[in-house]
Amino acid sequence: MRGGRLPRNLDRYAVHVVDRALDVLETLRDSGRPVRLQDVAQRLPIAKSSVFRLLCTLERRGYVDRTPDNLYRLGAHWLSYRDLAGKHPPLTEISVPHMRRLLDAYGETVNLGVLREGKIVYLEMLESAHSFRMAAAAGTISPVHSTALGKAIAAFLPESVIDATIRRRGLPALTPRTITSRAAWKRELARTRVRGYAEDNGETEPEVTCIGAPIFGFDGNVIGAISVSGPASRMRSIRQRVARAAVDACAAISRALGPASERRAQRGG
Amino acid sequence: MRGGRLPRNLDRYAVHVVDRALDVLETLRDSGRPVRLQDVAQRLPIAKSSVFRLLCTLERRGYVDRTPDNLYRLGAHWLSYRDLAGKHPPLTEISVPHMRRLLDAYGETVNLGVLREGKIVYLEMLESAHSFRMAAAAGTISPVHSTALGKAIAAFLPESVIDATIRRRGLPALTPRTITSRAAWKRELARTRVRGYAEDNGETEPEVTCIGAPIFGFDGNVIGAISVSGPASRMRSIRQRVARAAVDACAAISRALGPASERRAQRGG
DNA sequence: CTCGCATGTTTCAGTGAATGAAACTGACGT
DNA sequence: ACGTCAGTTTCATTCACTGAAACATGCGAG
Repeated sequence: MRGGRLPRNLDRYAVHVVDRALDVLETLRDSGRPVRLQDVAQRLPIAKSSVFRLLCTLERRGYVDRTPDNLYRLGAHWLSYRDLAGKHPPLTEISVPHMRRLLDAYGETVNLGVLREGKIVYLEMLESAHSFRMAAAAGTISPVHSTALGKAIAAFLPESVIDATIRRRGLPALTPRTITSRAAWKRELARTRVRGYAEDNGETEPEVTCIGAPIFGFDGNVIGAISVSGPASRMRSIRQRVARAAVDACAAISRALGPASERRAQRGG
Repeated sequence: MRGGRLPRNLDRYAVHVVDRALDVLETLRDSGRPVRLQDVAQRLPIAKSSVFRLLCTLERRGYVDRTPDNLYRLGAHWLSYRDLAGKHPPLTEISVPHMRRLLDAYGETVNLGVLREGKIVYLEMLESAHSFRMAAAAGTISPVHSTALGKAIAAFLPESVIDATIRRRGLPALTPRTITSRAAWKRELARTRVRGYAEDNGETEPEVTCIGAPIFGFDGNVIGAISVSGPASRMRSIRQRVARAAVDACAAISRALGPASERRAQRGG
């Protein structure tokens, strides 16, 4: 490796305004429809005039569009990122039908994720219809060590890769239940390997339970995982069935990815 | 319309840091491959430590990824914008083959654009192989009044829409040759209507000539345009042939777009 | 027609935060 | 072991971001 040591505090160097600008963009993205300046200001802890300036900046660069009646939405400049944002890798296409079946059967949010740069990236996310549900956009990042997706993947990764990942990202506590000791985490991975699926019992977010199962590529290496997540209260009773169903779904996906796939399905870590 | 009057100076309110952050993102995007912090700093007039902070901020939000050996590239969070960025409207799909034919025939950059919020948005862009060429990313924004794309579209738009656009965007001078008088611009549109294609003779960028032709939707309304652009020196000799070829290509696209239709023709008005 | 309200625009002065330079830390090659 | 290189961290300066409040404008009520 080149250069100095890796950073300690990522947050230490965050630039305030840029963070806010991203908040504005994500607000527009999540609104779905054009919104008024004031709506944005209201949803974020930012003064109206500041939102105004941020929107001006983003509009000038084409990242934001303004309609004639002063409604804002994401602009055309996003097109220039389509090669990165628009790619639907075969993994996603193959997985979605299976994910939908899981969602229909249990009514809880279903996620598809892969490992990238030592973190879990959500590629797809089918949301539960429950008003109290896990929800996030595709592209969201989560840590490996606390999530069911992460454990499902890590459990079937070579020891060396796991060690490198931990060395790089550590085992930060996200909730009181997060596993923070290296030994305990290794034991958790062993348990996961044995039963074939992973659990996250409020280790990433309090009161949220996830069940995750691994997806294997044509060469037998783990390339991703699917998880079902919901409030602990609802998940408790269906945990066993969900686990079995998730494992079955992932097995089916792995089979579908099969020997035919010449392509490297996804980038691993 | 609600709210106060429209803004005078868009630039007046630009937030410096946000602009820089966007510069960094676009640098990563345009690099194509992972790059070092220092490379980014070198390409932009920003100090190394500032680039570092911006990259930290963007990384924390998932918009930037860092490889284990400290190379930066765009991150997974772009996935969350795929619904906006990934859309390939039928217009693009149908147009690209025709555009490629133009590129092959004349060797100059071919653009596809539409009108959105009073500005020209580039949907697709096939780049000339010449080292001296027009080049920009899809999603780029340009003004209507100076570009061949803009004129080709505006010429076939209802007068009221044109007026509204000018009222909204004005006729700012981009080069000494830009048409800045409303009357002159109207005459230019009339000329465009008569001959069926538009020209931009260094009105957007000095020494750059563009030839643009309109694309009509199934209902006969103009929905976009294609242009061929290159240095004035090379364009001079092929202008006539390019114009004819562009008009033919657009006619073919218009036909392919819709069942109905004899489009409102070259000589109409 | 006038008034009042809602919304976006602009100004302003304080201050918090972004800035570049330079010192520092490790890693790697020699 | 040392020199070099690239990323990290610190720091004092000052710039520009900040929120509040005033302003402009459009709309609807009365």
